[in-house]
Amino acid sequence: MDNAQIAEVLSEIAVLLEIKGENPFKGRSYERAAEAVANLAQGADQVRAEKGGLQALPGVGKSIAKKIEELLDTGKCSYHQELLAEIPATVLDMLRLPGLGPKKVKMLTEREGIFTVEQLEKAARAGRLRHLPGMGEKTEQDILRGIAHMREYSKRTDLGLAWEMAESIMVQLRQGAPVEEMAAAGSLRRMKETIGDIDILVTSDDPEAVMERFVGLDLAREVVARGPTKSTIVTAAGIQADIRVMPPESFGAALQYFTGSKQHNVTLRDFAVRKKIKLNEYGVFRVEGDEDARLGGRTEEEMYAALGLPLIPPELREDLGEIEAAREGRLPDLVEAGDIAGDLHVHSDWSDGHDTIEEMARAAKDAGYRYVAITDHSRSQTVANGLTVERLRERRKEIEAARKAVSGIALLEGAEVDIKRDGSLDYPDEVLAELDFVVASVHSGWKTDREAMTARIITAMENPWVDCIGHPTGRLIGQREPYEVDLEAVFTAAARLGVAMEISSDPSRLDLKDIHGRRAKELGVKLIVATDAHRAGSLSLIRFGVGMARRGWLEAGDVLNALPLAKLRKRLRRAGAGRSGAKDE
DNA sequence: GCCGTTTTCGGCCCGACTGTTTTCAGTCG
Repeated sequence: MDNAQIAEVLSEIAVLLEIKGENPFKGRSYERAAEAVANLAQGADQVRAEKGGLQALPGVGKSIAKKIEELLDTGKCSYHQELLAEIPATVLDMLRLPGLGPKKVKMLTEREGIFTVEQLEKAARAGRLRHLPGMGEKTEQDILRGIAHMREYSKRTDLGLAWEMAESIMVQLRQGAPVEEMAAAGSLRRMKETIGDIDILVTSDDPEAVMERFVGLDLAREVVARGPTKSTIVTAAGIQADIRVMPPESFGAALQYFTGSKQHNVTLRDFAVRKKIKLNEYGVFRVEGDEDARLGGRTEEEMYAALGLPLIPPELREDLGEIEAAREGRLPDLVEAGDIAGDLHVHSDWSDGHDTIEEMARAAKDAGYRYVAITDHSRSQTVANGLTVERLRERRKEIEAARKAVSGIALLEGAEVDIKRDGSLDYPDEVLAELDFVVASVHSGWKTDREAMTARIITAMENPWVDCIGHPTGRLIGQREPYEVDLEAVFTAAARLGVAMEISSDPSRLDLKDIHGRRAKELGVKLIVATDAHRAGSLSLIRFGVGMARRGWLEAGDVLNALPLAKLRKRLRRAGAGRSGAKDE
């Protein structure tokens, strides 16, 4: 049973306990444990074996550790089963509807015998809910709208789409309303791989005008709520967007508060309480009798400074040790977009890219890069117009022409080479040796079992001309699960062999993801942040890969393509292969 | 159920909004 499945069970237990009306802190404990497991880079079984038990995890005590062990050993948890015998799993779907929490759901099951979303929909349509305590006609309408929305957009939005939407909203707000400071908060600011909704914070001396403009935006398909300082819309793409207008002296406090994550804020407040300090969205205060003394709130720095902490970058705010690190002065100096010196994974129209080599080179130069590697597909990728050895060598002439045409940027001759089922590569070694840079990727045989896939990738890495493994888990967010692979073994081999791991910046990939990047670093692996761009305009996607790298606590020194070209060349795997002509041990 | 630079017992983040009420519970972020 993998971490995601374990976390799912723990999280369900938490919700079931809430519906049962148990001690709310008990439910929270399960929720916290679920997050701890979900955020592990290693398998829970490995943690059990290596760290002397699961209680090593934060928020996991004796009781929850036993339940996780039961899940690992039997694939089931008897406590979970018992709870589900009392409360059917279909009830949990109702809880996902906005406006319905554990209390109301409990009442619906007990008083009306409603156990499914379908039954709930029927009851709402028939007007049978309005007589219940705390409910009315409006509640019925909200429930029906919520059900319709849930059916249409069950998934979270990918980071790229949400980013575009937020930019668009902010540009239009600036044009049509007296906006002073403005920022997107929430999971978007933390660069999470998927986004639930967009949170925008604004300061203005005319909040009413800002609200008016916001709910009147062309892309607002529905106005969910409209208040004097807070409103919510659903945009044309089905993404919910919230706006809040704050007084300037509270902007930093609100930004901190609404950036989250929820768990980061809970832990931060807990830390604050011990210091007799209170945080809320209006500021930070010293608790003194009846009158609290205000310590700040205009900037986020003031919020953290009042606790004696340096500013914690948004991407780290997941309650994964960042508060402790801040306290001890060991926050990482995170890699920034400006550190990236070149893109090492882009395609041209020689394979399945849209633009010519020269166009890609110019775009890379305009992006401020000092080098770019053209990595077209290898011959097995016939659907992607992969290059035969002959065409690969022919392409060299065009690369040389582009080098002459575009000055001020180094053009590396590269390839994205398929890793075949047996772990061999799609070009012979002597061809690979002619290139400046090789990224090796799995593009076929997804269903291979874990052991075989792990061996396949490690075999590929043993080829001395492989510099980097591309999108190492093969996932497509919301579309395709990652293939089964033992990343721990892959990273260990990569560290030993000196092969880099890619962090693909494409919002549909983001592969490696945050926690895996962090684990790779811990095991001594270097990363390459690249876009896999298939057109010039996609070079800007690098911001998402950098976001993922930052979420993985990576510094510029962990990222090979933050190096200037001469140093990069020395650090690439092939530098060693070229000298010794032999494989590493 | 978890946890301890106030604690092995007694706490566990905090405020706004909504819809329903007529002083507030539930939900949300």
